[in-house]
Amino acid sequence: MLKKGGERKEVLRALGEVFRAHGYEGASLTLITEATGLGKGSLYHLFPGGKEQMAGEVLAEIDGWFEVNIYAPLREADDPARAIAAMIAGVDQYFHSGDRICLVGLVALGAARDTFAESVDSYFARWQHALAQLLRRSGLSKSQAQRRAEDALLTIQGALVLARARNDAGIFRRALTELTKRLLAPSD
Amino acid sequence: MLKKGGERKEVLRALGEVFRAHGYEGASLTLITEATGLGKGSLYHLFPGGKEQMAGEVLAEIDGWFEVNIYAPLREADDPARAIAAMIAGVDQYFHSGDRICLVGLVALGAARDTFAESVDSYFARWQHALAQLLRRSGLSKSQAQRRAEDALLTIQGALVLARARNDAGIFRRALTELTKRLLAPSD
DNA sequence: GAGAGATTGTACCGATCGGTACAGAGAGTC
DNA sequence: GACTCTCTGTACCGATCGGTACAATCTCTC
Repeated sequence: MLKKGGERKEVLRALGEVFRAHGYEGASLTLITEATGLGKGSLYHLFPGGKEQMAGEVLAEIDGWFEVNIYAPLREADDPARAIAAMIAGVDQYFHSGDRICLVGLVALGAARDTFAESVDSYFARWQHALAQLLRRSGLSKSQAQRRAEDALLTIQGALVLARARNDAGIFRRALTELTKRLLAPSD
Repeated sequence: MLKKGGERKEVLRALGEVFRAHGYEGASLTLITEATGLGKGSLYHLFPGGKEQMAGEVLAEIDGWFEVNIYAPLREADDPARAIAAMIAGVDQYFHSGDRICLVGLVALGAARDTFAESVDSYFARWQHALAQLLRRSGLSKSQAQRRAEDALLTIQGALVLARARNDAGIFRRALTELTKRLLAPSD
């Protein structure tokens, strides 16, 4: 039955939801077998490295999604307004308008941070870089562009945290609207 | 030896750091005994409700600190610029300029969210309300004030997440500076 | 359909989990 | 110094943790 990639992706998706819901340490093997429908035998056959490999691959999968759907379009765009609107739309879609959490952020806050430090840093660094480059092309200075890109990332993370904390997805939507305006504002 | 309050505070402080470092589920009794220097006997004598009570009291302690040092000054202030500067300074101090995490945010993201939902919501709601009231007094409309207060909270949370993720406390400091400007900007 | 290799369920491992029981130490009172 | 009540160290509980071992099963190839 040689995993053709499609099945493994499906398992990774389920794994992602478990990690999102319970964190890295909270995602027990029992929860994982329930969420994936796979017994321990299959799980350790698929991921000989255990939980750490599972989480690592989930993070890589997320990274890949953002690379394709967010970073690359940002890099290739020539119309800043359209590119930013597309990024915001992509982010809104990915995070289910605030109902879904950012697993990368969650891992960053947890005790497992050090284990996945490189993935976590790279995820944000590449995002910031791609966005800053676009902003530069739109006429901002290098430092301005970097600062605004940083602001964008932190706004998204903060909005996800606050939306979750207050159980109000509207916070996320409002933050994205406001963020779009800030990103497109003239140099100050 | 009747805990005179002072000692319990000291224990709560240590507990807070354990929860911050390992999350609610990750903070094992072993870690807790090490961090507090208290055996299980003492721990369960002090907190018959176990881990849940410990975390609950830690959250209440944090809430109390913000009530006294952040919310109340905000409510009583008449000079918005000074009050906002004081709030930012207090936040910077509390979070050790970005080295320390927000336990309330961490709990909100984790599986224990539901257990402490009320504390978490109240912490942010009262902060937002106190800040929005101040902004109203400075001339902003009700919705403007609420929106800006929401932006402030989310910026702080996001900055903490991103600073941790990228291991760069500068992110937090820059965000606070920028936030001060945004809060004090004329109505837009 | 026999053989090979991939895949799986189940039993099991030692360690650790949160929590309880309780005897005894410690401190204050008379 | 005996009594009382607070406090604490230790042993122990059943459950669950992440992980391993392995025989049985499935699927494909020839």
